[in-house]
Amino acid sequence: MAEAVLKAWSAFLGTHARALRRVEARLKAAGMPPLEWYDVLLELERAGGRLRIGDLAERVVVAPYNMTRLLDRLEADGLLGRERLATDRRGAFAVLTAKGGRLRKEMWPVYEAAIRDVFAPLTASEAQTLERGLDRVAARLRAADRDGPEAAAAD
Amino acid sequence: MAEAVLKAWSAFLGTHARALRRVEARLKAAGMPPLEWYDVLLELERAGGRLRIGDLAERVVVAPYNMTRLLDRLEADGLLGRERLATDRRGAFAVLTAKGGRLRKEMWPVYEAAIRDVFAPLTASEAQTLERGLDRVAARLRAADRDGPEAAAAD
DNA sequence: GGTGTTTAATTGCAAGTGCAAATATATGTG
DNA sequence: CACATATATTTGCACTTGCAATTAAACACC
Repeated sequence: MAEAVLKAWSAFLGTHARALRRVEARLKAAGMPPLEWYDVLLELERAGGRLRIGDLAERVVVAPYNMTRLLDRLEADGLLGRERLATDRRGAFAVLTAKGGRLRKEMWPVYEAAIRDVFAPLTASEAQTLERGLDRVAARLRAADRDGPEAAAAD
Repeated sequence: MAEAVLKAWSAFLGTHARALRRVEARLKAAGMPPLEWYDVLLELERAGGRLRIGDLAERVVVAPYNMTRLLDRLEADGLLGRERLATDRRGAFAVLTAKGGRLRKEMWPVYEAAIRDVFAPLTASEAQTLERGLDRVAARLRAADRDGPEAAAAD
């Protein structure tokens, strides 16, 4: 377990667990809902306020059946609504409400401060390397998910 | 959301979710238990086969009450045992069994292949930067956890 | 030596998650 | 058109997690 990739993986996992734990704690301490809610609200906002449930699930990286239930909770809080679409009535949009937009804005300062605090030990250049490298990894994983998971193991 | 730290954070979260999902899928496809089991077994092995339950929880980054239940499952599978200690009978050791050691060894090749596959897009130098940076972050978080969580928000 | 405080581990219960099946609708083919 | 097949979302059920409370043993100190 001496090699760079393996050590990087181990640091990746360990740091993620600790970092998430702290960020969630900060949000909770500020009386805010979990991080996941923020992600959903943000993705909706980015998409202009409405997004197919499946797309949302893919972007937030949550299994579709869990997205259903996550949306149930947000909807119960009035942060978003659902709209069945007319053209294909199997599908539905999640639609951001004004309240949802407001909550997202309220959460951001707390979230941002937590991120900056947690990642404070990184230099700007490290942060950039991290971003680029991990984005490349994620892009490949996303592609593999699309082309069928088997194709991924291939090359 | 243009700044390096924030983009790095976002890549960090997104990549973690996708990467973990794939690694877990690979383990399951090979008929192996979840990643978490591996971590427990590995930490025990590293510690020479026995570790206080609280220490184990800290190393694996799991809340103590969840460690209790995680150990219940591993114990039910014969992968480890518990030993109440004589000097302080509140505390207990988790003790690796031969079967536990064997399982860990069996899991490793599958796990390693998955890691290498997922992190394949990283150059060695990126991997090293990642490892160093994230380890520094984790070290600070660990320290803050020890010194009481309030101290962390301080500086 | 008894009383109050701290610590390690566990547990009850409510909430969240994974998996496999169900529902409802669309699409393709003979 | 009828029928098998595919897609988007949801649901039932078992398992896992988070939180607050519990148990059990040590310490502290008067």
